Formats: sequence, structure tokens, C-alpha cells
Amino acid sequence: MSVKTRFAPSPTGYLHVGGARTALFSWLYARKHGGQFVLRIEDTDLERSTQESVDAILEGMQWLDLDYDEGPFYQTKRFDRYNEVIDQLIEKGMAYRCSCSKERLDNLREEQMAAKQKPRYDGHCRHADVSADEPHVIRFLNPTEGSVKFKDLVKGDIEVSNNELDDLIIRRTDGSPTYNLTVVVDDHDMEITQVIRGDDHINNTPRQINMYQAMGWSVPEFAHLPMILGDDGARLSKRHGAVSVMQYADEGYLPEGLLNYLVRLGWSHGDQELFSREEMIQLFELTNVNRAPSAFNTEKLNWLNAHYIKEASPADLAPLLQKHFQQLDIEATDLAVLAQIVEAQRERASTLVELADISAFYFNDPEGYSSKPAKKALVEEAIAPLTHARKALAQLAAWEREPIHQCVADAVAALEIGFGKLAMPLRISVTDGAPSPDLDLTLFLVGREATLRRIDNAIVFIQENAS
RNA sequence: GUCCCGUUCAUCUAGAGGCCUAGGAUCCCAGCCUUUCACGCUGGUUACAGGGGUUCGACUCCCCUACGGGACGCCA
Repeated sequence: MSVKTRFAPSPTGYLHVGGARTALFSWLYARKHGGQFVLRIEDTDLERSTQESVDAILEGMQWLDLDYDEGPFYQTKRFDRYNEVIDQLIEKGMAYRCSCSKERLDNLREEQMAAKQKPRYDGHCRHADVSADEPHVIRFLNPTEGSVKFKDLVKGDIEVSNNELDDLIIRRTDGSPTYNLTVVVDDHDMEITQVIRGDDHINNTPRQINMYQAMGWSVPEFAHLPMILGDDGARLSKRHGAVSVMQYADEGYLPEGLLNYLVRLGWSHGDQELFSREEMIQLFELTNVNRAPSAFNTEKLNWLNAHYIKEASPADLAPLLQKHFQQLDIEATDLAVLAQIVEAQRERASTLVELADISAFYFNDPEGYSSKPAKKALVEEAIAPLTHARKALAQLAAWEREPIHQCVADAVAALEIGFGKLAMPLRISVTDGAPSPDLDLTLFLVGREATLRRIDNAIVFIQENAS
């Protein structure tokens, strides 16, 4: 049978990095084996599922470019099918009606906890004759003897005794099916061969296997991925800031960077750190997935993202940078110029937000010269070199890198001073100390008009501060 | 509390009994490069949770303890 995996999020929030990694591994497994990848929205919790969440998940998947061959399927559209299966289970005597009240269940739980036992349903209604007319739920009749064994593709052999399991509810009082039932029906109907999901589902697996067997269905393979912890080692939550995949997009990360980071979180291929999409697919193996949870480390993500910013083609980054400039109220319309800025600045930034930040000076004149380097460079003895250079630059025939460089070199020679004596004040005049590339390139990109204006401003600044 | 899963540098990880006086990457520190800041390069600090076994030999296998996580819902 050919491989088929799925990603099955519940739309009760955005796509966070943990979900994204689960999706990635499922997708990778399918692609690696030339199989199919299915997206299924598990929205049976009518209370908490929202269309916004569905949209957010779809948007995240698209941004990461995790394409699916089937779906998205919605469980709310398959209620007829679930009910059909539930009815079959009742007919087979593998499920039964239960009318236990909430109060009874709560009391039972309390008693069991007090007796230091695992809280579980006691099977009270197993043999009670509950009428179909009175309010009731349907419970799955779990075997009482023996144990369930399965070989997890990540964790290895797992065995759970059936007396640890209770008769779980598969249909609510309102007639809607519950997760453990729907997931089994769907994974069977959709012919999923490997169920790859977070290890918070490990405990559900034995009961699901019992349901497969009750229906006489073949059981898929399971692979349970360890959780991703936050920067501080605690469970990932909103407290840790950017947990939504799209928030990473907003913060200037590239999908390549996030994906590469995520794939190395819990999975490895020897000492290799950098993986292209193709390499991931080719090299991915479930056997190399770590069994222990891992902590999300933003610094390493930053390093990877910086790498991909350096690797990308400037033309591709230009429109992205443009968007981030807009966040700074900078309207940069010329994509060719933007591409040049990318090329000049990118080794200094690990995100596009940072790139826009440190590149703002190309468009905005310095607001005063309060930086530390400015205090050092913009002193009285800089006035003469600046004035000289300003004049020369104003007269330059062509505003290109090479002539600018020559012009500065000539000025230095004419003044008989060290290169830095002119270069530093000049650079600071234009940037107020913001990190910047080679001087000629910096001046070139800032443009002649702005360069001259900023030199004038700097000279005025020195004069005012010297007196 | 009960059950399940886990535990190698601060972090991500390599390691499938001798190759390990434990390797790589991020971070941090130092040096080099340099007209700023970076990039890059070179070097450095730091780890097998603890205790018992098994074995000629254990990071690797088994057991116990500790610690961490997960599950125990008419949530998924």
C-alpha cells in the first residue's frame, strides 16, 4: 500500500510552531515515500472551532509551502458517516447507551482520586437498559482483559493494559461524535498508512486501536513526535511570544529559515545543519527522530534565518523588504534600489525586520547626531575635510561607486590626512553611526542629493556644538 | 494520585558495547580581517541525572531512584 499521511489540526487557534513541525514531518514522510499528504480539519468541537482559525491554519500551511494532495476535509461534514459507524458498533454490541449524570461521574472521579486510583468510568451502564428516548451518550465498550501493544515508529514498543482504559464516550448527548471516534473513522476511510502526531496523543492510541479492531479495520502505523518546549524549557504557550507561524512571517523570518529550524528540532541527519527542501525530503527518516522533547531556541533560528537571507536572491527579497519598510512608514518604490540595499546590508541582519531597521537611514536623514560614534567623529577638526569632500562630491560627473571612491581618495591625498580622518566623519554625517557597508557604496545608495544635504547638516551640527 | 513517555554542553543534537581523554551547530569569549558595524576565518570554555547490575569493556543493554513532560473531558 502506498504511503499516505495527514495533518489534522483542530481549528481552535492559529498554526503554532509545534503544529507546524508535526505538519512538516508528516509532509516530509509522504513526500519522501512518494505518497500522499492529506489535510483534515478536526472541527467537531462546535464550541471552540472558528473559521478564523481555519483560515489562519491554511495561511500558515501556504506560507510554509506544505502542499497537500487531498483536503482540506472537514469533520463537521462527515457526521453521517460517524453516526453510521457508531450505530454499527452498537449493533455489534461494541458500544452502548449510557445515561450517567454529570454529578455521578464527578463523584466517581473524586472518589477514585481520593483512593489514589486513576479516574475512569466504572462501566455502570454497560448492562443497564437505557432507552434511546431518554438523554444519553454512547460509550465504546473497551475490552477488559489483555493489553494493547503497538510499535511506535518513534518511541518503540508501547504496551498498555486494557484495565487502564475505560469506556470512552464516542457520541455526546447532543448527538455529535467525539474525537477518538472521528479520528479512527477518518484515518481508516482516508486510508492513512502512518499516523504522525504529537505525543500528547500516545495515551489515546491504545483505545483507538481497540476501536479499529472492534470495526475489523486494519490498524495504521503510529509515530508520536515529542513536544516542543518554549525558550525557558516550559511548555510552549502564548507567553513565549511568537508562537504563531504567521507571527514569524511578520517578524521577518523566511519560510526556508523556519522550516530548516523546525526540521532540526527533534530530527537530525548526522552533523548536518543546513537542509534545502529537497534535501529534507530525501534524507528524512522517522527513525532519526528524537524521543525526547526539545526546547525552541530563537537564537539558532536567527542564525538560520540570517543564512537564508544571505543565500536568497536580492530580487526575491526586495518586495518583502518593501513591506517591512512600510511598517516604518518608509515608502520605497524602486525594487531595483531595494535589491541593491538588500545586497549591501543583508549580512548585518538576521530578520527582514532588522534589515529594514538598519537600512532606514538610506531613506531618512539622521535626526541630529547623538550616537556615540558621532560624538567621536563629528568634531571641529572634521569640518575642513568634510567641506572639501562635499565640494568635490558635488562636482562629480557620475554618481557611481567607483568615482565616489576615487573622489574620497583624492580628497584624502590633497588634504594629506589619514583615510579615516575623512571617511569616518563622512560616514557618520550620512548615517549617524548606523552600521553601513563600504563608504562609496553607502554614499552611492543614499544618493547625491541626500549625501550633500547630510554633510551640510553635520557641519552645522559641529559648529553649533563646538561653540 | 494512577498510567504512559522521556533524561548527552546554556540550547539543538551526533553517538546503535570498544572508533569517545564524547563530535558538530547555536550562544558566549579571545584573536585575525577591517574606514564603522557586520560577515568570514582561527581558537577556547561547557555535557553522558544519580545508584546498582550485565560485560574483559558501557554514553550505549537491564533494574531502581530522582527529575521533567504528557494523559486521565459529553477538548482535540
